[in-house]
Amino acid sequence: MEILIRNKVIEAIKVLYGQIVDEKQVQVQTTRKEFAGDKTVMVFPFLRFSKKTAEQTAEEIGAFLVDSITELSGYNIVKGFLNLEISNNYWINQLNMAAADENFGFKFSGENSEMVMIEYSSPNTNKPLHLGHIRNNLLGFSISEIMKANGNKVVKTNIVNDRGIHICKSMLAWQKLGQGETPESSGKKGDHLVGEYYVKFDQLFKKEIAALVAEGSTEDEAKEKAPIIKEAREMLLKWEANDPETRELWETMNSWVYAGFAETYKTLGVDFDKIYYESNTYTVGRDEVLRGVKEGIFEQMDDTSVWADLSKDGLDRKILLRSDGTSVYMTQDIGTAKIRYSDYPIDHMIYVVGNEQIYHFQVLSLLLDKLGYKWGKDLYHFSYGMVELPQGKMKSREGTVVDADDLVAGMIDVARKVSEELGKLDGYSDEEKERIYHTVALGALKYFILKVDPKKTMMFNPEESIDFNGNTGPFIQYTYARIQSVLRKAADAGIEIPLEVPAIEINEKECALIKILSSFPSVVEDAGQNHSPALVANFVYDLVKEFNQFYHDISIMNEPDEQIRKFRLLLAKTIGSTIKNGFSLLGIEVPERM
RNA sequence: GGCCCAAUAGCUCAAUUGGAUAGAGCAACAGCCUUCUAAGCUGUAGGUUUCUGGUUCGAUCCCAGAUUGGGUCACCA
Repeated sequence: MEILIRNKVIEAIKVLYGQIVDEKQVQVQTTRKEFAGDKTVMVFPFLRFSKKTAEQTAEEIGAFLVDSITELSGYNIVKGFLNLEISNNYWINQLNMAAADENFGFKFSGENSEMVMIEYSSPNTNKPLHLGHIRNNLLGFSISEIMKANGNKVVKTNIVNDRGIHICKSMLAWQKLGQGETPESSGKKGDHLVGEYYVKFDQLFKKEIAALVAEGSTEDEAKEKAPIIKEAREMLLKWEANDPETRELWETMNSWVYAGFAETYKTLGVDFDKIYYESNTYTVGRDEVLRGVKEGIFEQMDDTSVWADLSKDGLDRKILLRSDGTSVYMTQDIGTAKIRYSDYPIDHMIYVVGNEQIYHFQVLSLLLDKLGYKWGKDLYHFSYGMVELPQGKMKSREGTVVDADDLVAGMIDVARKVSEELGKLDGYSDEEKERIYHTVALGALKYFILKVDPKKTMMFNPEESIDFNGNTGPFIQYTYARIQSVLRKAADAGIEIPLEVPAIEINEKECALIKILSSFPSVVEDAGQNHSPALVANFVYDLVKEFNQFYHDISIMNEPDEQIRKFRLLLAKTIGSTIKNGFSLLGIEVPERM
């Protein structure tokens, strides 16, 4: 409709004022609520062609448009804004179209669709997932769904950082202090168990530093000299040299972590099509770096460490291989990228990684480009903002890190408590009830995080996140459940909801609902272009807010006029499925009752 | 210090990418359950969009500078 209006405005300018304007100069937007009309055309840019006042110009263009577009029923002009009124029939027709399409708003991929690979999650295997990872996982999953709904082939991928000095720290502490403790023997979740030893390493390390400083070393010297950090470095060397004992311990402890992660991923409802492990990709990266040295792209120092000099590109020098020959984060990212592009015909590569790594990805992109990969410059770093707590940043040292598993478990407890107080699930089995508590708790958490613009730093207030009233996931789920309740009532009464409805007179609220509903496809598109689940969240909220007013003011089942009753049922049903589809893009489920 | 990012109601967030009187939720106060689920709905109050300039018909949005906060500049990831 907007495109049609835009084209007709161009025509109007040509006929009326003999000027050619291009599409970009014609602004058509949804009319603000407080004014009559549906679409508003900005006439201000055309005043220099018409050489008349805004009112006169709007008048002339308005008359032209109503004449040439049958769906327009009239227009009005307020302070030079041309508001076009669209006929009732058009909106009924929009509803019928939305109702007829089970996947309204979604496009599907075909043979020629572009392939988007999305990397997200990418945990280190030395500690459990925390709140920051949750934002990452939820964004990554949601963006994947949004890209799918925009007709792309999507491959969700995870690069597990399963090797490196951090893992060795956990391993070393476990060797020294573990006394053979396992998840089975202790009853602890594997990732939490390994995380505990990572903390223990840090405690030992600090103690040694303090002792060395007391003996007269500087802090920096102490950090280099501490026996335990030397041991950790030796362990990394042994690991890279394939020492059997080291490898065995490494595999054992990683397997504990994977079992723990699998559980957390399942709870969060995220998954992957392809998982890469750094332990398999870092050698490819190392070979690439060495090739770079041979080809003169990188330089090797006397101590054998390898560096990239990016000062000509406005960046700094970056280390690629340590002097002891071991790899760094950048090394493996080069290898991983190369392997991915040979595994898949990737058109777009998206890295869902926090904004503290903006610089890292600038460098990565440049290095791959220098290594001769034409796609190097095309990598897209989807950089999202940090999650902060009311006390400030999360700091593991100060114990302010919010653990992912604890957080979810706590929210399920609250959901259970609230639901039991309301007592609306009587008659459900305990199993069904638990399912709903889980759905609601995760709905609250996911919506709370995803409704915020991903680029922005967000505040996570635990108290607000478990609020189920207002602009929250459970509020939207509740509205969905209400709609399903009405539909059940209609089914019980033997009322059949028609597949489409005839053009009848509808009231303002109903029309407002259809207007919001019909914008869903363009919202999905925008969300894809901007990589923003928040746009979908905001849309669903607007729709639901409007529906609840309608639901409150106007009865559906008690409407005496059968045609109107059926229209309202179809409207409610379509809104219900749009809520469900919209929420599916956020990875949030909806309950039939709650 | 160099570079990057942010700043909107007491708090958490929006604002159709430059449009009309800047909107929601929470918190506060006042109402609405013999009526399709009150996890809901209605109303009141709350703003110099951090500040100063600039660009133009028009700026929360673009530009410059300042202030404040955050990130990053590792043989960490």
